Parts: sequence; C-alpha cells; structure tokens
Amino acid sequence: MSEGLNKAQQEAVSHHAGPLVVIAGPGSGKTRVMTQRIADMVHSGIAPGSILAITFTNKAAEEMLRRTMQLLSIPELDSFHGNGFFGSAALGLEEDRPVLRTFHSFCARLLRRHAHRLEPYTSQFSIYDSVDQKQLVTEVMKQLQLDRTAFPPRASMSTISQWKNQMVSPEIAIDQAATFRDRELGKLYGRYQELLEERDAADFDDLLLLVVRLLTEHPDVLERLQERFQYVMIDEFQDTNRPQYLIAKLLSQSHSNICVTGDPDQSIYSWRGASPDNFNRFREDFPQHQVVTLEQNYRSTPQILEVASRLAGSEFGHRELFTENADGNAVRVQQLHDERTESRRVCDHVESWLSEGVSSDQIAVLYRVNSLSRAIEEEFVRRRLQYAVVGGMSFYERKEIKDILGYLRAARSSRDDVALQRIFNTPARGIGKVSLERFQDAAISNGRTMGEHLRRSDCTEGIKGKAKKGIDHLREVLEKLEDRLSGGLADLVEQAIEASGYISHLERSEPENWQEREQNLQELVAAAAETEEILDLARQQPLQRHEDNEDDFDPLTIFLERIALVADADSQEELKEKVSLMTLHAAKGLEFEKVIIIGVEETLIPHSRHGEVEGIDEEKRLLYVGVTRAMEELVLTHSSWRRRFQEREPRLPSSFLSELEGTSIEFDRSPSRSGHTSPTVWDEESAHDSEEDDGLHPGAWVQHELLGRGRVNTVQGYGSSRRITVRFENGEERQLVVAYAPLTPISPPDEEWEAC
DNA sequence: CCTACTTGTTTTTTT
DNA sequence: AACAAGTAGG
Repeated sequence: MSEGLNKAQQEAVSHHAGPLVVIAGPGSGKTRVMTQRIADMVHSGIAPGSILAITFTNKAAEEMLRRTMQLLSIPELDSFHGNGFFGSAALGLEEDRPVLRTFHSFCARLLRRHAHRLEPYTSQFSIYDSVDQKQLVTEVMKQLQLDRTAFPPRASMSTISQWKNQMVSPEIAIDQAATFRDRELGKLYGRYQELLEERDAADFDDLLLLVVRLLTEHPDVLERLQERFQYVMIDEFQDTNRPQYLIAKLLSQSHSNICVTGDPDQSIYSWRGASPDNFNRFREDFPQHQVVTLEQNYRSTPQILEVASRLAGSEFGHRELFTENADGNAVRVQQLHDERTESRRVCDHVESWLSEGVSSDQIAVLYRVNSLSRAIEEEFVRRRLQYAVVGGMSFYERKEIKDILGYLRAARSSRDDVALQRIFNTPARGIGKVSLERFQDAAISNGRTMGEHLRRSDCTEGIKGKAKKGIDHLREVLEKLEDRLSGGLADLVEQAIEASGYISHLERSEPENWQEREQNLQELVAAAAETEEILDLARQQPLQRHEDNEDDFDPLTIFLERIALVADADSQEELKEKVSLMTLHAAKGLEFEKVIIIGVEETLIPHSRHGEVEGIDEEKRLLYVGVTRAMEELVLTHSSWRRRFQEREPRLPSSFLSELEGTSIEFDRSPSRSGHTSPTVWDEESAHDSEEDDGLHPGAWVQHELLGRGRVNTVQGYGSSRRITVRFENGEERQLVVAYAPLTPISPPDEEWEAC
C-alpha cells in the first residue's frame, strides 16, 4: 500500500492517533502523504466519515478527494466530475467517505445547519462576496458621511477584514483607535457589521467568526461535531489565521487526533491575518505532538533547487532542500524591452516546448499581479496558443451575472438588501436617486429592511408617477420569481432574465458587446441546470444518512453558496491541453514541468505596496513558492519598460535577482534584437515596433479559411474577447472573434507571412 | 425627477 | 477599461 515512501513519509502515514505536525518542504510529496494517510487510516478500520480534512483551496480539496478515492477504490460519485461546477464532495453525501472541504465551505455548511442558534441569522442567510461587501461599505460610508477619497472603500474593507481576522470587535477597535481616522473606520466597521446582521448576511470572514461563536456558545453542537469527526487534518497550516486555528483546535480538543501540515517558508498570506506562528501555538496547545519533517524534494532539478535555496537561505527557514533528481537545464533569467517583447519571448519558449512534445498543461506562466496577464494573453491569442487564466475576475463577478443573481437573492430573502438595491433600477424602470432615497427612508422609519418594505402594499406611499409604477413592477417581478422558488432551478434563472427584461436592457445599454454578455447569462442557466441535475442524482443515492447531515437545503441556496465559495474551481477538463496563466499566490500547491515567472522587477516582486508587518520577506517567500513550482525548467523574465495606465515606466530588475548571482543561473541581459540595453536609450523606433505587428489592424488584409480574403475595418477589445470587423471580397461584412476565427494575416497582394 | 453623457479614479495577493 | 460620481438635458 505505502511502498515507495521514504522513512519520514512512512512515519507520517502510519501515525493515526494523537497530534501530529508535518513540516513539508516544496515537492516533498505532501499530498501523497496526506492521501495515503487517510487511506491507511481507513484500512486500519477507521470510519471514513469520521475523517475531516481541511484544505486551503477548492482545487486542493478536489484533487485530494480524487486521489483518496482512488486509493480507497471508491468510485466517483458522478459522471459530471469533468465539467467541474461540482466536485463530488460538494453535496454532503459523504457519510461513507472522508469530508474534504475548505475552511470556508465547511463553515458555511455548518452554519446553514445551526444558524438559528445565532441570534438574528437564519439558515437562509446570504453570503456576501467582495462585490457585495464593497457595495455595503459604500452604503455605510454614505450614511456616516465619510469621504470616498479620504477613505477608499477597498482600503476600508481590508482594514475591517484585518480587524475581523484578529478577532477585534468594533467596540474594541473604536476603543483602541489612536487617531481620528481609526475611530471613523471603527465606527464604519460597527455599522457595517450591524447592517450585515440585519440583512441576514455573512461575509467571508464572518463565516469563520460565526462558527467560532457557534462552537464556543453552544457546547452541545461542539460535542456532536467532535464525536462525528474523530480525526482532523489541516493542510497549508502556515496560512491559517486566528479564527481558523481556533476552529481546528476546538474541533479536536476532545480527542487530540489532529494532523497539521504545511511549510513556514511558504507562508504568503499574512496580509490576510495568517500566521505561521500557529505552528508554535499548536505545539503549546498539544504538547504530546510528534513532528515529522519531509525534506527530500522529488519535484525539481538540482538547478531549480539551488535557486530556491538561495531565496530561502538568507532570511527565513533554515531547512535544507535536497533532491536525488538528475541534472536539468540551467535556470534562465532574461531581460526584455517591454511587455510586448516579454510576451513574445514567453510564447517563443512555449512554442519550442510544445514542439519538443511537452504537453500544454505542464506549462505555466506566473506573475505577481493579475493585470500582467493582459499582454501575455494578447500574444497567446495572436499565435493561436491555447491558454487558461486561472483565478482573476471570476465568471460570477461579472456585472450581468451579479444582476441576475441579485433578482434570485432578492426574491429568496426579504432581508438581502444589497441584492435588492443592485436590481432596484436595473434595468432602468424610472426609479431615480430621489425615489430610492424616499423608499429607503420609509423602510428605515418603519424598522424594516427594504425587501420587507417592498412586500407591503403601502410601500409606495409618497412616491408617484413613473417611480411608483417602477416599484410596483419590480414587486411583481419578484413575486413572480418567489412563486417559482420551489420549482426548477434553471427555469428560475431563465424566469429572472425574462421577467426583468434584462436582454433588451443589455441591447440598449451595451450595443457593442451585449451578445457576449447574453452568452454569459446562457452559461449561468446552464450552470443552474447542471446543479439541478446533480442534486437530483444525489438525492437518489441510497446512502444511509447521518443524523447530523440533513443537507436538504433548497437547490437555490446550494447554488448560490457554490457560486460564492467555489467559483474558482476550474475543472481538470477546462485546463486540459492549455497553458496555465495565474498569479504566484494561485500557484501555491501546484506543479508544472515548465514554469515562466514574468515581471520579476522592483515594485512588482517585492511589490511596492507590500504589507508593513511581514514586508519584504513575504515577497521573497512568494517568489520562492513560484520557483519551487517548476519540475524541469524555469525561466524568470523582467522587462525594462512596462505600461501602466497610459504611461510607460522604466523598470529595474528585482533586487531578489541580485541575490542569485553566483549560482548556475544563466543571465541573459542582452535584450531584444534592436540591442538597446538601457531604458534611457530606448527610442521611437522600438516604441513603434512594439506597438503593432500581428497584422490585425484597420486596413490590413486577412485570409479566412471559409470566407476568403478580406480587409479589416475595426478592432475592439483585447485578449480572448478581441474582435474585428472584416469586409470580405464578396462584399459581406462580418464581425469575428479573433481567438476563434480561422484567420491568417496576408499582405495586400497575395504573399503570406507568419507572426514571428 | 429621471436618464444619458462626461469626467476622474482605479490595480496586490484571496476565501 | 470599468466604474462611480457629477452634470446637462428632457
């Protein structure tokens, strides 16, 4: 069963009871150990359903479940696994299998079951994502008359979040405020929290905090959970924050069967309240613990590890990384002119790897900030290379999606005013600012939420004409939806789109790309249909139900919860045959044969706005995490110029790179063909040169596989949504999506030319 | 009193 | 670019 494990791995796998700390360096086979350990426990007679494993991301949870199931030879629950909206663990039918969840999804499910014991909350509570959160903060700021420029909503949100992660209540925050500013923020925090409760809503931080409250205030609930989950595992322990640690500790207090795994050197979430100090806390709280350290690296070549050790060696951890892997190519550092040349270089690498037979999904491009993906995407599209952006702006954060979901939420809960306000006059129905304010005031003076107020017949008192009509119409739409809440989910979503008149609203407000947005709404319907199907399937499963697991929530609740918490779960299928593009943070826990890290520059990889607390060390660990993702080959790039907003800025190589001098790294500082080394001698010629040369600009000629030759009229957008209009020789004019159209640029006469 | 248009701001990382 | 706030026009 556990053949092929080294001594330390063996030790971790066969340790079942009592507290255990596994310190696992990058590539040391941690996931393998975790899954083997679960399998080993089950084989020794421990009930699978009594094992709870908490991971950091949904992707990790899914992967771990998949591998565990394989080891246990339990068949996959459903055939839908491939398209990813659901992993099999999603539905709480796991009585006969281990429970594998993220902290947040585990907590959400727990709260659904017990919310009625937490004062104003109900099991219908809404989960507010960052978009909802921002809306609420902005609303409160208006109430408190705080100036947006002095208190940027985003910054306020992050302050509030930090307080929550430190478990500082509004009262204490106000109490400890040293400045006027802090006091105002404390008030903001307090009011924000009041409104959340009033709205039966929890933000991401609340999911954790409410569970802490639940477990401490209701010992009976805690006791039942401790009985149910006799074995607890926490992955990526260095990235747990205070509430998460408390939850883990509470759950395992009675039996002490808790295993935590992680690596302090890979701690990259301190800005979110996470602290590797939890390892020390753990050691104190569970004094009988054993420690296993996994040091041997099975992932990377010695060349890559040499770079990693350099980064790790100086400031943080002191553990040695070693490998018995064979030598590989030298790690390369390459300086380029600007993001265009950088993108081209990246694609050159990718193309040459592909031609060597490397599969696309074994290649990753990593960057510090999401905005860097843009230039890379453009070049990938130009060269028709398949790629997938992991993370970034999620599908469910798009405006049109949030709007339709707003209808569903407002219909489902009369307390979810953030949702209601979002759709109050979208599509425009004649309710302006003034009428909205009147309506709000009326609701407040009656001690109701807007949703509750709307559901009363006297709600339009004092409002007349178009606005009154609009409000009446909105109520009718919501009533129609309410009637269908218990029906089919896909049908409900379709009704929301239909009854709100959203499509014609799109056509009016966005003549440019309404079709694309409508397409997105179609996908939302499809996702709803899929959810419905899986729920039906799940309910037919003849599982004996655990008494604690009556997860018979309505499909809509489950749908919305999945959307809020699992939106990032890209399925294996979607990533297949594609090069991955993602942030360094998102790359944690993953591995690829070939890795390119772009933008290794001052102000980016030590980011200019790094947190004060952990500061530059955390930035270095972040690079360390990126570097250690690579198995065979690693390329770091930085460019001399980078475009930000409208301007071009000169860039310096990251100071971390200078620490790598003297290793076997191959430095390539002769930038692109034109031979300009320093930003200062960079000139017009190369500026022009880097602007346009994919042959897709107005006036250029293209060859279409089916439609023949034509001339480009207009170009809009970028990346995968880049579209052009082309007038073909037969006189027809067509709009085409560059990413999908079989187009080749040609020169006006007839001779073909290829992009680099 | 509402809508459509113009202007200024915005990007660190995520559940 | 995408989004909020501010302004002119209906």
